[in-house]
Amino acid sequence: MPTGTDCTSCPLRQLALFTAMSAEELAFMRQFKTGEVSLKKGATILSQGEGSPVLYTVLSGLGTRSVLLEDGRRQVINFVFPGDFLGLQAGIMGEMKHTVTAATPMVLCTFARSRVWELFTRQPERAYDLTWIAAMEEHFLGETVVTLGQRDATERMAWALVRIWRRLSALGLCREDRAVLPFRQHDLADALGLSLVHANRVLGALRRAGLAELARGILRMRNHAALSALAGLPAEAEERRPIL
Amino acid sequence: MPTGTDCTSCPLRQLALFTAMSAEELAFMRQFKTGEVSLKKGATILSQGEGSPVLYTVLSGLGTRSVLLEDGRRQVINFVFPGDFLGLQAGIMGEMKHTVTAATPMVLCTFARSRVWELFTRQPERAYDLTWIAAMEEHFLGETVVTLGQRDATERMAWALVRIWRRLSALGLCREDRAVLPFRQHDLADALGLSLVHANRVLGALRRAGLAELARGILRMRNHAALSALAGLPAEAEERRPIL
DNA sequence: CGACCTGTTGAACCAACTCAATTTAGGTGG
DNA sequence: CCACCTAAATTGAGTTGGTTCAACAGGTCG
Repeated sequence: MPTGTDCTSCPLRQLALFTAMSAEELAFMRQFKTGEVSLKKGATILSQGEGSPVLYTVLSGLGTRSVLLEDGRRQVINFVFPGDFLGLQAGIMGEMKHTVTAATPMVLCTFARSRVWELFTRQPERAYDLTWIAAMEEHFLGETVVTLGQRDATERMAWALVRIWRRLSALGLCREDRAVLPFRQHDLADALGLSLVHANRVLGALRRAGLAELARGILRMRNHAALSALAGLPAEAEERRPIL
Repeated sequence: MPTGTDCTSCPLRQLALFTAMSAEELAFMRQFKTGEVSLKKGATILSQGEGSPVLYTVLSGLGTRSVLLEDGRRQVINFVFPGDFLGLQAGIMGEMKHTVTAATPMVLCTFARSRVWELFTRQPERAYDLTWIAAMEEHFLGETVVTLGQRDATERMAWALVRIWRRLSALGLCREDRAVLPFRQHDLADALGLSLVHANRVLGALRRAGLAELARGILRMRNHAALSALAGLPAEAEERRPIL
């Protein structure tokens, strides 16, 4: 019997953001899950260039996926939220192409990589979910490419804040117009391909424009509609997604 | 019996770039395949915002995946080569988030979207391949994000040319140091987040530096090693990938 | 208290952009 | 075969969004 949360009573699964599972499906996941790990803020979960015998689903906490270049430049590929699946690259392709780091304390469910094939043979629904997850990640990365390639600094920042806000909101991690956000301006800058200095100036401009502000680890969303428009994002809800 | 190429004697499958299938697996694919379509240069294969009852594998020809913004800006997400699978987003998530366009005449194998689930229940190997493909696309898009976020115009162009060259090379579409390339400077610019004018200047600089040149639809790779170094790409061969 | 991390602001600089004009290469029809 | 037309490529000149360098302020922690 795995330690920690029982899949059957997993609080994440209750959220409307995630697709539901039948009782049998949950039973399978419960025996598929091998345990839980708790990580300190700043811990490395998966390392660029290495494989991993274990895959994860985030139960709580936030993190980053990033790539470190030879010369020290860093690109944050995207941010990691509860419900995200970690290690698909290592699980399927054998090696991680980026590093996953905890930005807060995190709790992760663990699965054995060696049993992934079992999903495909015994639980096609879960295999389908895995593909869904990969296709969805692909979509989000495509949106990121569009943002980095075509939008200016202000639009990029607006896009990042809205994407983060909507996700946190769907996870019930916002109170009124506030959310705790562990990411530093440095992280946002590295995610958006901006210098730290410029990211700071852009955030200042958004604050003065009454759109959003980020201070002392708290994000305040002042005008979600206007910020979304600036970001070029339609006003739609977060799409429902599978969770493993 | 499907029209056109029989999977058993598919010329693409012979290439070392693609993983092989057993005779039975090929037999399944043959009956899974519903036919072929030939497209003229410039044709739209899949449209942003729409679903598609049919999915494709590229048999021959090149194309682009791109996103068009409200204001006319365009981002080329990536380029499409023979062996690529098209429509996974529509197949899994119901709607394409980008447009796929033929840059040359193309021939595509077709599959019925309605039978994708069959893959998961009856051919777990193929389902695994699908996930592999999605994970690999995710990886490449991650690399694109890194390139757009952190690299300057010259490095970006070097990266694009090397990526394209290696792929064409693995497909046997290069002769000596040459390859036919249908993409316009405009396409490269849109893929790299550069203005057309600047893309042109950067290409001129690469040509004068004796690294690579692009003229009249022909790419000449003059110094692959130096260009790869500039692009920040290690000198490794194209990884083997599944093909459906 | 000092060290350090995060955030802020000013000033100078430069990579890349825009605007604009010109050349080259194909393609078409007379 | 040439005249014309259009798409693609090229080059120059001026502008700007974003960078770098540098200094400084506030908080937190050992």
